[in-house]
Amino acid sequence: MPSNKLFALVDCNNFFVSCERIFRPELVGKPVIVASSNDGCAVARSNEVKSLGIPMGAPVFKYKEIIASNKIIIFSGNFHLYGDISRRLTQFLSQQAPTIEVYSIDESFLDLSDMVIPDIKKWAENIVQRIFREIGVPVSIGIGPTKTLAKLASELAKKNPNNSGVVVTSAGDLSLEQVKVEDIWGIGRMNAPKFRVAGIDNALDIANSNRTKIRNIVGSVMGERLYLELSGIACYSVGTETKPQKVISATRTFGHDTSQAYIVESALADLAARACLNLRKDGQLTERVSIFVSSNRFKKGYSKISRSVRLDYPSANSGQIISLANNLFSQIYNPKTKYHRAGVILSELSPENNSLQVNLFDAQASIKQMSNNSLMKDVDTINKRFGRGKIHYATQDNSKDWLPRKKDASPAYTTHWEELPKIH
DNA sequence: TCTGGGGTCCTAGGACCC
DNA sequence: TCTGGGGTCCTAGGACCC
Repeated sequence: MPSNKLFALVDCNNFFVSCERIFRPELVGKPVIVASSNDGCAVARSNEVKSLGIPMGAPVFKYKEIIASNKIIIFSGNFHLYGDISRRLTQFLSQQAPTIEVYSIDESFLDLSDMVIPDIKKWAENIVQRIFREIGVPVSIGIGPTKTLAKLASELAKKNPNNSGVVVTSAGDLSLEQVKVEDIWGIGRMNAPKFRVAGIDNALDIANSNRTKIRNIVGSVMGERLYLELSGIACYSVGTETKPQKVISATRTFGHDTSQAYIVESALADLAARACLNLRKDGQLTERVSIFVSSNRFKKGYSKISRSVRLDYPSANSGQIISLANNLFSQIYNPKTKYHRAGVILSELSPENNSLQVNLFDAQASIKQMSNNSLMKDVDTINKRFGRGKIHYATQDNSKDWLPRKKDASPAYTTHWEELPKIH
């Protein structure tokens, strides 16, 4: 049964690289990489870099020679900048369709089902051009009767530079033969070989197979949905409302390994404060605090240890959560371990405005909680005005030795006037 | 010497209850 | 010697995403 739905996926091309190029237009056409924290991995690559065979997530140090001989430019990730550009794009897209779902920092789904658009391809091409003109980043748009087909269409749009950045697809479209199983949304590293063994090589093969077979290959109901979506039957809709997050975490690989407890404590304090800030921004409270610490997973004797604790009442108080995090660490600290990475994970979240009734029988705790929350609001206001981290907890200051390395950061173009390029 | 960070959903299996 | 069965809740781990 054909679906009468229509979805668009707007997907930025090489998003982080494109963001850097807005402010450094001379880098268009040159090979550019944006690196992860610690300048460890390539998390975004320009087309020039892709065609040199450097894969997504490649450890930068392993490609030193190719990088040098091709004069590849490397940026340390400037994720605030990318978030800012992303928000501008979201704002623009919200004006183009009644229903939009921000799927990730560089992708949004639009529900076009109820719109009257005479020429869908022309309409999308116009959007591609306007985004490039008004925001400065190149995008591809895929359109189809299900989200999965729209997603595959956007892949096809990116692959072929002749199609003006837009591909419109439908179920049974022969071009789906070009999308190999490992490139399909929802099929990952573990499942792709299973499809190959079963003689299923591309998206069209899946649509021509059957529900049970695909379900069995994937091993869960996700397989069934994949089959249906590729056959043109929509299982997913465009989720408009931003659902509250279920988990909020902050994790980091250290700039240098360490066995010193006070350095790890400082890192955990900073990560806890970071997670708590995001928790408050999301308007939520947590009831479970977990930490983990680990050695280098690429070295012999790798170990990762975690501990967690349940709170007596929901909280978003940085001071309280920092001290809980460090308390958990003291239970597992081993002076012989070379710590390489740490993280703080907040779970069992609830909206802050639901929480007061929790302490009906413990008035004292309620009052303390309320005064803590208002303290945190003041801290956030001051930090927002005078710069992140202006007010912080003493433990965060014990050491900065764990901070990730960031060799090639670009300036904060969109948040600091003084870092904008000089205009002559 | 150097390998990211932040999420979601699904399933199996154990604990517990009646 | 014989030793139920079904439901629910919770958690850990796997797989996937960008």
